[in-house]
Amino acid sequence: MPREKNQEKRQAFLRAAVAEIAKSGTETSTARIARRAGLAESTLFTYFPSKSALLNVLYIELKDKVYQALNRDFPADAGLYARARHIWVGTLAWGVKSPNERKASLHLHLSNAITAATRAHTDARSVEVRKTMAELSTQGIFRELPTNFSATAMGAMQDAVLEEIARNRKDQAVLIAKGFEAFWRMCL
Amino acid sequence: MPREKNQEKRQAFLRAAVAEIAKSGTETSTARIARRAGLAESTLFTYFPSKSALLNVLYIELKDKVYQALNRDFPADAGLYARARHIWVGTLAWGVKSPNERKASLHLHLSNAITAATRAHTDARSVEVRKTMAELSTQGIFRELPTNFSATAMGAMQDAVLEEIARNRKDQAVLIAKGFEAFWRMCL
Amino acid sequence: MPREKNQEKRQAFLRAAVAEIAKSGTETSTARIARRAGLAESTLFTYFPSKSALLNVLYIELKDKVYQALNRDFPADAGLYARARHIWVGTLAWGVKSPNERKASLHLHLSNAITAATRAHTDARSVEVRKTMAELSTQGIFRELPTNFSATAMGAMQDAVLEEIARNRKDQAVLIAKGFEAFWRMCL
Amino acid sequence: MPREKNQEKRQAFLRAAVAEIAKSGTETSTARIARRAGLAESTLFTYFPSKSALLNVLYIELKDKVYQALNRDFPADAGLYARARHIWVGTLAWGVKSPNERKASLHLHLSNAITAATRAHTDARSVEVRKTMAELSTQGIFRELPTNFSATAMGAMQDAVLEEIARNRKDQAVLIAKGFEAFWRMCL
DNA sequence: GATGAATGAGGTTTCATTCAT
DNA sequence: TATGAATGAAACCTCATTCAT
Repeated sequence: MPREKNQEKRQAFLRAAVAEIAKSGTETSTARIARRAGLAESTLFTYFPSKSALLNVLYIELKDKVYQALNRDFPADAGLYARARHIWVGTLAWGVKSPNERKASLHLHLSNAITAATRAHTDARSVEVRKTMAELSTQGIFRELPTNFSATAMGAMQDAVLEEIARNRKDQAVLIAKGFEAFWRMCL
Repeated sequence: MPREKNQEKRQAFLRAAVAEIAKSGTETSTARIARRAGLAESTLFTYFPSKSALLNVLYIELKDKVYQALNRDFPADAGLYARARHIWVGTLAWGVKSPNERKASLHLHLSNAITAATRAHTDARSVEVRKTMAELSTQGIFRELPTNFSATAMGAMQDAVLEEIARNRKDQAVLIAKGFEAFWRMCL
Repeated sequence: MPREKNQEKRQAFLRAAVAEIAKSGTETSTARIARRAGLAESTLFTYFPSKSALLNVLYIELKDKVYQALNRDFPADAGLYARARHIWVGTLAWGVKSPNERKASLHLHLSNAITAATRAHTDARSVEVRKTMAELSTQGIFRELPTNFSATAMGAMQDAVLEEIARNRKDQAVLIAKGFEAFWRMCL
Repeated sequence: MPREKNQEKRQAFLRAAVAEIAKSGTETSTARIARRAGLAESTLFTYFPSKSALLNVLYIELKDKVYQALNRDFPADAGLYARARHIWVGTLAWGVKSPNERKASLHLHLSNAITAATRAHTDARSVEVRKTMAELSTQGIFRELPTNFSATAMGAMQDAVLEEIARNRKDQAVLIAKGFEAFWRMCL
């Protein structure tokens, strides 16, 4: 099984897809993805049975990368504030470092090509994170809102921070810190 | 006066476009839009010179509807809390009543087909709203964050509320009220 | 029968067709012809049963105008030189005065839309001219070439003169005169 | 080496285009060209990026073929009569042998799809011919007419000869020879 | 008689995918 | 395995023509 070589080209397609989807959305063509990957369009279909499959694989890989990073040094025994802050900082660090991956991830999230199975798969990687978010839901105003609300709100606030960072490159660390303070204020 | 009929079909295309774009994004085809409108595809082009023109017209009509509702009874002389709450409640009322229009609006907002002129046009309708959001930016933690942050954050929080409402149809009024409380907490 | 009014609009369509065909060829659209005529596209079809019919009518009218002008003061009793020169000068005068009509006429001549019947009709108007051309065919080198050759050659030479005039607006009279001298040289 | 097959299909498209354009002009559809070539319409676009590109390539190939034939045994050191006769005979030989190519070439020459760059390219191939035609312009009656006139007149006269040949298949050689005599008479 | 509205047919081009090599 | 070649389906859009008013 010549896995090694395979993986290189496979990754080339995935990397190219990230760049193209970030630029033009999921409706970008397989031709453009292959061209950017420096490979033939038909070769794409030896690694992925269809464009839709490529999209789903990519979605999973992108989500996995974030959750692996968050899980690696997750302070499972620390207090709620520390754990929430870990999630906040880790997610934003990824968003700042890999703006294209984040953009592509958002495009994929909205795409009809992403199946329910794919969405479910991603949930499996986010156990620790979800546990913390559930705990957040018992705090302050969140007690009176549905369980998922805290997670949704945090994601939304992170989007706001990233949008600001994209617009205003300086003081990323400050924006991230102040943003978390604003978020945490809701939990008190 | 063939105006009446004219407008009817035109509206049929716009309504069909809302539904299709909400379902499949702006890359949906003119064929599908026309089919849903119950008219021939070529007829679409007697009402709109191009698909792009249809998208821009639709974007303006959707945005206008929201801002007209917000402006109609805007409490311009009331305190900041009242004005912010007006915007929060008004926007969410529209989002709840017209989920497809909101989804379509979000898709359109991201589309490359929407021109700068179209975006500028909608800015003109949102003067009062933008004034209030600017004032919010001078409050609490927002003082230490960029000017646009309060508006971005409010939009993000509203997304969270609407997502919750979509998942859990009951108690919309409560969700909206509690959601604003959570948001306002950030401003103190 | 409200002929008068009819004729006005009919002529408007024909005039517009001349201009559009001169500019863009016979594949120009009925929409563009009608727009230039200042009338509705569908009105065109109350005057002509089809686009093809319009083209054929126009071809006949254009050819008739030339031959009527040539026939009006045709020096039927003069010598061959005078008659040939009359044809030469008359045709070129029209070509110079009505460049669009000439261009349209050339486009129509090549079009598959022009029927054999239409082409035959035109022949009927050109009796005098053809008689003179036949006589030319008995002169000099033409004697050893097919009967039609003299006419074809004259048309070709006129095209050359008109092309020159189009390129070089001055000295039209000289170009026309010298051109005929060149042509006549062949007949000696 | 998949070149062989490549070129075959490419030539099939070009040959089909010649036939269709000769019959119906440059407004013929890519569907008809492909059908005549015995290939799928979409395949056409793997050989030519657009219909316009196909037209330009075809124009260049047709013109090149003529000029290459003329240049191959061009009697550059012979007298003016011999050189003019070489051009006359060579051009007509091609016109007689390839009537469709000639018709297509004429259609292409008038088409708006042919770019200035394409026209410039063909000028480069016609240096020897243009030099001879310029010299012709200093002879006889041509001295008193614009520089381009001799070339335009020769082209026009050749049209006349070819029209005759098309009508009357016999005695091509005689028609060509006598036709040149008629033309040459103008130069004396 | 004149027209706005409507449309089926057809235009060029792009796309995801298959297949032979 | 990797790919050039091929293609049916579908994209957006234009056109000549019909029809109700």
